[in-house]
Amino acid sequence: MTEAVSVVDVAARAGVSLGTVSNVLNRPELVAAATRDRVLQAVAELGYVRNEAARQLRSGRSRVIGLVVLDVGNPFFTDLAAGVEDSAADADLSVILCNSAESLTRESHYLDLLEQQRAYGVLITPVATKTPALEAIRRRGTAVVLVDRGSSPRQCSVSVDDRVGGELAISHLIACGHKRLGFVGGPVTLTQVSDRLAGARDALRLGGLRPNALTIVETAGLNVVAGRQAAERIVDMPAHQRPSAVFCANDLLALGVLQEMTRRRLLVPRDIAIVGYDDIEFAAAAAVPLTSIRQPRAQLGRAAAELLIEEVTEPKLHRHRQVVFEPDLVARESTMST
Amino acid sequence: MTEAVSVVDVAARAGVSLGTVSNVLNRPELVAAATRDRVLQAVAELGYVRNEAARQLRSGRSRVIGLVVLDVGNPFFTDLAAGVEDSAADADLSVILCNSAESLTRESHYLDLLEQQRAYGVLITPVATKTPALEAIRRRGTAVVLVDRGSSPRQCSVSVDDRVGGELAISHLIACGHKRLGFVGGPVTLTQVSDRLAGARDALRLGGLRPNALTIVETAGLNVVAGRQAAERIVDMPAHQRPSAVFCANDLLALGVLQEMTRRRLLVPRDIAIVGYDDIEFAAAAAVPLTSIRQPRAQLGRAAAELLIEEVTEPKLHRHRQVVFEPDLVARESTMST
DNA sequence: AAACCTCTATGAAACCTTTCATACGGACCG
DNA sequence: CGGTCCGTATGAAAGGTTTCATAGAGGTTT
Repeated sequence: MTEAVSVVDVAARAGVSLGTVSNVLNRPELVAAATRDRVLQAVAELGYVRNEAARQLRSGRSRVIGLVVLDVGNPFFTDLAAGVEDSAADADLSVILCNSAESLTRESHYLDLLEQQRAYGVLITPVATKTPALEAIRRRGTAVVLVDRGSSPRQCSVSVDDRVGGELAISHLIACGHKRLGFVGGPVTLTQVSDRLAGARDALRLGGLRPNALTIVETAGLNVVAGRQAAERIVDMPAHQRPSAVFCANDLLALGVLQEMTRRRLLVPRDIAIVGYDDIEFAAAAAVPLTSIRQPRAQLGRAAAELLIEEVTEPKLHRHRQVVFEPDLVARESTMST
Repeated sequence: MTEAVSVVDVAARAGVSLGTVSNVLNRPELVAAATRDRVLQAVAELGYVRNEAARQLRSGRSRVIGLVVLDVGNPFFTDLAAGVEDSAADADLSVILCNSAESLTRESHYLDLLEQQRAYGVLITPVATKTPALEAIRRRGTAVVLVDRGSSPRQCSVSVDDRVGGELAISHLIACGHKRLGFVGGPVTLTQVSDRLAGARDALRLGGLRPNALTIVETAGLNVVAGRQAAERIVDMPAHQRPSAVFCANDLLALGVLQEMTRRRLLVPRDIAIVGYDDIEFAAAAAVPLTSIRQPRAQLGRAAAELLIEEVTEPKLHRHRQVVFEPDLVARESTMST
């Protein structure tokens, strides 16, 4: 329990002024080699650890990026986070991962926190389209990049074209011969959900099906439990109306649906085909390997971090950009009537 | 891009001194109601946001707990994190989640970071038994609680009895009639791994089997890919020597093993039975629902946070404690020859 | 020999809070 | 009416860092 070693102590030990110690730490090229060594030795002997709070107070901004995601339990977001960390580390920044758990309250709580910490910037997959808390933090000068979500040109964003993803999913099911389709997802306030649904409708039109060929099963969240509940509702529908294939707004939902279907003794894909979204690692390992829409997750994270860093380091030159990636369909057994 | 609003600006606007503003924010009961309202209004009008760096500089410690885990992609740790956040929120603390990814380098990088931030305390599942970086941070006065890992009485820890867990797994397999067993896990430097293995050996003895009835397949990590590789090695063993049941040190490994076995057209559990560890949500949703050892994950997280908070707030009274939870076996199809 | 550089090192100021001893009125007590 | 006490507000100090204008030493140029 040694007490607080500061630059002053180090300076005293090395027989220099505190300004010199600071120079050794931050711009070593300004200091003569001999002095530098003496200071470094003093640092080591005393076990000096720089105080980030003071440093940050002085410089105005911290070196920590806030990443606010909808669900840390979802591997999609942890893979995304890995990408963010990659790029952040290159710029000597750290990442703090915040889980909004799809709750507006938690989201704005974390935004407050990040603003109080004077975060370097914020990467966020927002819970709602219009978030007053998010607007406020931006207005007061914190850089924000939207992740997994398109935006107006007045703001940076990184996303995957969810509409195309939805279209891919439903086109694939139509190509497999399905005529009665279902969409499982929600809440529709999440743009990811509504865009995927919009894409699904596009595909319906292109495939020459009527809009009511798509039954919509709205869920309260995007997790395994919500998927199970949705599956119950589907199974309980009268047979002639029940879809023969469902497209789920993410893989966790799809896994939930699959689980419940299996429990109810329905065979996938014979009785019902399933397409998921995100292609998380577990999708391939499921009871019936899941057909899914793959997104370039880590790349998404890297791109987001890079946009943010550019916005902060070159505030004059920076032009807001909307980076959009394209998703792919990965076909597996859950839609293949082998 | 409003520039830096500080207490001074708020004070000026409200026509009071900066000390009063601080009091309104921290001990409102000391301030007359009328003054308080005036200050709060000024705060709102100017969009004042407290500067945590300055606050922390003054108070010496930040209000952020560092949680360093082996793998954020592993649902075990995200569930644990949820428990930590629970208890932290009650004490008005925040949690920053750091992913060591089983790398000593990354681990010590994060420890440096947390120490520089003067973190409230650190909760960590360390990569190795003896971590110099961890010793150093502790010595310099940061409270540390080991998570998912027992410890000497000189330090707080929260863990689940991995030895008992290993014993449960192997006893179950023996009870199912298996005589040639396998253990998949690694690196053995992780105490979780070596303890589970030790428990497995205990069960062997209790079950009256010879030590060489257990084939050990060491892996480089605890993830799905490592599991697939381990499965390849098992499948390639001569049939009379190949175990008829394997116990995997965690569920990700087990899922990997299951995946590869299925790909190689081996049936689980007929050709080979599998027991996992952690009982993550995906275990039940796997191709063949996994028998697994369940740990009280969220509870583990809550207990860890509470020990830490106690250690920090009551440094005099505090006695280091080692909290140990008991695991359960959850039997599913992967070991049931229905 | 004076003037001028360059290379190093210095120390004070600034960043924003919180805290603490102190001051100021007004009310109450003797 | 003087003295006390209480409720409230004040302002200075402290906390550790970075930065910047400045000083000093030693060498080079004119």
